[in-house]
Amino acid sequence: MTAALPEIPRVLTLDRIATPIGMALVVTDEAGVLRAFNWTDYEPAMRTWIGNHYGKAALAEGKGPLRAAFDAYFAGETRVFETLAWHSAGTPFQRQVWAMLCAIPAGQTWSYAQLAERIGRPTAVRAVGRANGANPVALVVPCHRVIGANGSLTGYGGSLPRKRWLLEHEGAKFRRDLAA
Amino acid sequence: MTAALPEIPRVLTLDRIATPIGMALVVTDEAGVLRAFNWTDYEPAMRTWIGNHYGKAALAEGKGPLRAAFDAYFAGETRVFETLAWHSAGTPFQRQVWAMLCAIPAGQTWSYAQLAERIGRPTAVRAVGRANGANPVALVVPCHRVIGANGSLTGYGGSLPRKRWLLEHEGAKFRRDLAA
DNA sequence: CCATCCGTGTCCGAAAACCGCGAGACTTCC
DNA sequence: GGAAGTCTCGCGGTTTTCGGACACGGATGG
Repeated sequence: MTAALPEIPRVLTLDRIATPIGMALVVTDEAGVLRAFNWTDYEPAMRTWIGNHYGKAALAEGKGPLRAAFDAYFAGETRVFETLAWHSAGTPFQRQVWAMLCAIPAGQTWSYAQLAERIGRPTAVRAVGRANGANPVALVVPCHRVIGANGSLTGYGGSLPRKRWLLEHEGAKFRRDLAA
Repeated sequence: MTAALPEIPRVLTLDRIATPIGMALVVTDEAGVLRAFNWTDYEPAMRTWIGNHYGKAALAEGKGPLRAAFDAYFAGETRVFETLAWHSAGTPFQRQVWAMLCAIPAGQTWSYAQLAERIGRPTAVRAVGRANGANPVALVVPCHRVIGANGSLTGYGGSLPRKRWLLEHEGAKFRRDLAA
């Protein structure tokens, strides 16, 4: 008599927050839980992604509940995201990677190999990179804290200059001569 | 801080009900909603299917809440399933087909082409047959009421003799000379 | 009337391509 | 020598692509 659909939020709020490295896009659900984060440069891609994952959920522009947290982060309180609620669907492997990312403290960096080691898949180094890039709640789940084994920044979905800025902001060490 | 999994039932109940055409397997969830139906001949396949769709949900044998309904059906009340709650995931196309199947009254039959027409895809005749065969709650969603355009029974996942018996039991007309 | 042939739409499984890497072998410059 | 750059190859999860299979039907041609 019925046929179920995966439970999806009915309404999502899209907030635009100015930061030193560009306008941020912050998407939250009715409960105020973070569902997506990105930069305006990639707004079309993010909208596509939301469409794929949350279907016809209305994406309403407006002030969201997470402004204070993001403002605080950029003002120097680099640990505010540790207690922020976020939510995202993904494959078991991706979820493992994302969960482990949260174990990297602000101001530190891990290599992709270290991360792979920590989740018990020492050889799945490249797969970790891929999962890292698929992180829908960047910044809050700190994928920018993973860099190459030789200290270079390697890659970042939000552009390398931003990755560099974030790591400097958090006081992390890396090879600046290799940073893009 | 969290990452969601699709909501799946924790416990499923498997009941075995004797019928004039063999032992039936009836699987219900905690709410008593029908999740799967099949015949013991195909028990291994059904178990595999349940594993794929509901993961590690424990499948406990025992009396289920739908015994009365099935007994009534086989006793001649061929319309009891019209008000029975069922539930199944599937592609949008499959869900369309299954929903439309429920529009066929007991005692009547449609051709695959008629069904395709009714869902607005007049040329998707063969695809309808495929979706029909993928119906996880056979009998209750009456896939057996769809027969060939020339009146022959064509096919049925639960074996053609059963399809024939069911249609006769419901008083439907079809070409007996072509029935397997 | 019956046998054959083909057009058709969807789904599934296999295979290949794709990468936000790293280790090792070589070259280059001091 | 050796530190650092370049190249090559293996790595593994995910995504994409592709080829067949099939619960049909209509058009043919005997």
